[in-house]
Amino acid sequence: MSAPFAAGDFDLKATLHSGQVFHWRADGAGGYLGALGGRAVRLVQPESGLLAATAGAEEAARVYLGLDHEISKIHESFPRGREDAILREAMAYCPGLRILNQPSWECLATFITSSLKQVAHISQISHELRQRFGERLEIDGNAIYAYPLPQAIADAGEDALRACGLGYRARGLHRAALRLARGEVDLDALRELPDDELREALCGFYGVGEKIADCVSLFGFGRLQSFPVDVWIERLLRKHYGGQIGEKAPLPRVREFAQAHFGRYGGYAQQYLFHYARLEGV
DNA sequence: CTCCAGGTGCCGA
DNA sequence: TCGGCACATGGA
Repeated sequence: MSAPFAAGDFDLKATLHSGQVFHWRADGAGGYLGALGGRAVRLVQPESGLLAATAGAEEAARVYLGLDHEISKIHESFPRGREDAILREAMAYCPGLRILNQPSWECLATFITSSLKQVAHISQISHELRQRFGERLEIDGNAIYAYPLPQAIADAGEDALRACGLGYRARGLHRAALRLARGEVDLDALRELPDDELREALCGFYGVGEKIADCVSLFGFGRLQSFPVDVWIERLLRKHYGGQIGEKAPLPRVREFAQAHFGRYGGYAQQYLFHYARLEGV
């Protein structure tokens, strides 16, 4: 392991369990095992404000975990109205929650498999796919599986994917893998696009709509203004911002409100609210 | 058994 | 543009 380095305003456990990523495993010694940039990595938070990683993976871990994000600046950008009391509660509930910088393919693929699924089951599917089709890595005698490359998912075929518990999502995952494996789309090239064009490109994948596109641009493309509206967030917004949104406003209107209201770092606001709503049922 | 899950695609009005 | 409905699967 590396020497512990500074990681202020950061909670490893909360971040890895926040529904952004689904494969990190507690190792029983206070650490987490997972795959990062094609290698097995262990992460551990020896005490508040510090983080240690497998030697040589410190920089990759720092980037992946969003430790570069300027939290105080992000918090200052949030709206401070009377109706935003819910946001302040949510912020206090999960200090140290970070938005991850995930590999784009892994993020896109995982969220294609997430539609209408509970977090626990998304995790189950992720592990199944990794173990069946991903590269086997090893750390401290533990097997860790990297997320399968597009070619591996493409070669597996839709039926084999379905057998991993994917249900109707198998088609979307397989089609996305085919497009990437054939070079029809280059996710790295999408990084250069402005937000609205990136969103449009992501929605071009079968099985990717507004919500998943927002998750992928937030967790996989570093677009921190992206504000995914899922069932939890929609309920919360209608309850606490109903006056501004309007009683019978359709979902697209709720999205527009949230995007405009929470601003430049809306993704962080969304993540605090999501975490709070999901764990506390607000 | 029934209900719901970090939704999307497709249909008809 | 919108409202409704089917879609696979598994946990509560």
